[in-house]
Amino acid sequence: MKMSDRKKKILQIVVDEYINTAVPVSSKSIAEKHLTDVSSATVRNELASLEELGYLTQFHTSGGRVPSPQAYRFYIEELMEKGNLSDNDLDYIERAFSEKSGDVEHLIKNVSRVISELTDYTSVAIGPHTDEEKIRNLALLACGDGKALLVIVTGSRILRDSFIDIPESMSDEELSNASHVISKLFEGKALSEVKEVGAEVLDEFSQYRQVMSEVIDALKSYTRPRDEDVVLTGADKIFKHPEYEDIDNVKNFLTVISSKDRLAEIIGDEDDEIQINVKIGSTGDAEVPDDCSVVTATYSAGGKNLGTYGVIGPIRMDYTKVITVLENVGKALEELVGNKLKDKKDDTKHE
Amino acid sequence: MKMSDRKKKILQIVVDEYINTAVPVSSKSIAEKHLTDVSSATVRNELASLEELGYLTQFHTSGGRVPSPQAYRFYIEELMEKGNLSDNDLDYIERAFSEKSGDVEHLIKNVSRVISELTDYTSVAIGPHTDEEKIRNLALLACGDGKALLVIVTGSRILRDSFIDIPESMSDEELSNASHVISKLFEGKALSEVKEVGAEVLDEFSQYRQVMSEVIDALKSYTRPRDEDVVLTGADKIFKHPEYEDIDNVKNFLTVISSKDRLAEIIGDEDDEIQINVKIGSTGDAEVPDDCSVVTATYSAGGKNLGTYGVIGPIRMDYTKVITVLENVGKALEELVGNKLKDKKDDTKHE
DNA sequence: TGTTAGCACTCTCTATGTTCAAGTGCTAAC
DNA sequence: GTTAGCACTTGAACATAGAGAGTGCTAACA
Repeated sequence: MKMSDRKKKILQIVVDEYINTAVPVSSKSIAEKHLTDVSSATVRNELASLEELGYLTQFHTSGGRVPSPQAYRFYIEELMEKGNLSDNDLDYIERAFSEKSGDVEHLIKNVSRVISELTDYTSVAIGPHTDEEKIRNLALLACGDGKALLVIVTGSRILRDSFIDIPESMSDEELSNASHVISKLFEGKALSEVKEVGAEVLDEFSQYRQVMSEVIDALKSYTRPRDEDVVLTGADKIFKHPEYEDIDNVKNFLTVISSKDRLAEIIGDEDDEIQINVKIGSTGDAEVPDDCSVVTATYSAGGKNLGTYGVIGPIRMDYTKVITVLENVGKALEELVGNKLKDKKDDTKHE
Repeated sequence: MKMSDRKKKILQIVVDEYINTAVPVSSKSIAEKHLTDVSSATVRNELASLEELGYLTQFHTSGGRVPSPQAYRFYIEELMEKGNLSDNDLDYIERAFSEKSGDVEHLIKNVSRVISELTDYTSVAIGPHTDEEKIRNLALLACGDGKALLVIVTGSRILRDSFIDIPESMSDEELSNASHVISKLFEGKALSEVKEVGAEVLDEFSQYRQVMSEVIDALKSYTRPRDEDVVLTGADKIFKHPEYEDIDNVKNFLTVISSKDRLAEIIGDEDDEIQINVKIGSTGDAEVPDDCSVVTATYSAGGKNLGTYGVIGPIRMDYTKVITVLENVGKALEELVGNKLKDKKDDTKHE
């Protein structure tokens, strides 16, 4: 059976209406409010056919129709109309990003907060993959007790740190020296390149062999996100949506968001090529729970990955609003970081 | 009216029974199961009198009695019997703390996880107050762009970091020098002492005046906890308890735990002298929601504050179990950190 | 004076039945 | 292909009745 234009139109009406009202849509309301040139009986026939095609379901015979996950996917692909943000919302974004941004961690939190506030959904964010980040600076700080703190600063000011073991006999001076040597060695290298540091380098710096190998191990572990890299904002926003009057849905939701690992999997495993990614219900490949949708955007500016941001909420999500917000925040972010990059270039020129 | 021994006994039975079953307790069940030498009518009289004293309430006339917050407080003060952990639980604690502990952040997470697992409640933890921590090491790392990363390592390996502005003209060498000078200056000082660094010191190091003052500002901000210092574990554990079949309770709970600031206030504002602290329902002074209890313990070892740990859950909480777990975890922690301190002393001796 | 048996009373919970409105599917006519 | 009309299904809302649980009160008892 083919999807006639009228079928598409009706499907769009059903999805729009259901997203707005959370009430199953009846043939009568469609015929009266949106398709005044045909009768409800005609709509009824079309609805029955859309149901057969898998786009609609009903809870019970006299309950009106509700879109299936398949319908939402179709809606996003073909039916959805691009929205615009209100002036209020645009202002809000501008103001949020006008302050001195500070480091990336603050930026991530800020972006996540803005997205949650504007969409009224729970926002999840994860910082950029650190694989390709270039090491800008590296230091070893003595902590006593045979331990040292390894601190790394990378290009986009991502900071990672961890404790490593050092020989107890090593003095503060020696550590400081080692720190300098190792820093010089890795400066400008990407984290992913560290893996390829061979034994010959270790030999070359035989004096610091043990420390060096500890450092390399630590650097290697930096490729996967830490708990702290996953930011969750506005968990209580779910109560703004009627599906979470049902305790089972809340249970499900809270269980998912209470594990940062799971969150990272849900929003982190996408292709970097895709700008906006929508996962609706259980898609087989994803870990998204049956009754949830996740919409994420991966931002980048000046060739630099800036992390993945998105919302998690009920399948009946206001996709238009969410996607519009994500796009606008993306633009603002690009501008912000873009300007910063430009400033920097100017600085270089002046030197 | 005085509290006779029998009243106390009956109150204890009611609280114990209600904690275990979550079902209002009837005079009949008390007389049959626990006080076989008197009739249910007698118990009924006592219950009525306990209700008049404010210890018991009933949802409706034929619903049995339920302890009031006042009853729980009295129970904890006077009636509760100390419990013992099962061998399983003790094993669990031992295993959890046997691994190489790494830094304090990991330790906090670990402790929080153990507490949540053993009690089946949501655990909240907050790291030690950093005020009195002595600065062990301090470094400034260039990030380019007129920014530098300030990293602090303190005595118990608490790590703090933040970005500060530096003069654009400052070279890496100069920064490195400044870093050394400032590090030497503050080494061994407590964070709280930094506040008292006067202008004369700034003048003395006039060369690094701007950087120094930025560093001091940053250090001053370290006294209040960051979001990352508040650890929440096992939020989904609440669904193990029947009070959270009620959506309103869940709403309340989720709203509280979704703000780290509020959590920090709830568990962080207690007197350091008190080892175990119980807040039941709204006590006026506390921000604990009406229908929640918070039990916390502040740990320390070798004179060192190790942070505050606890659980948040329904008022009908298994206080015996929770307090027993907190005490045992405290002991294990003390042993762990105590041994570490001892090792360190031994090392010093060998030198 | 404290304890007890007995009983009326209150309240919840469950099952049951009834009615109402909403929405559909189907059929026959256009 | 479209439509009007109608029978059918279902859930929601409401009233009713009976069972069960637990209490408070009273009067009798030790």
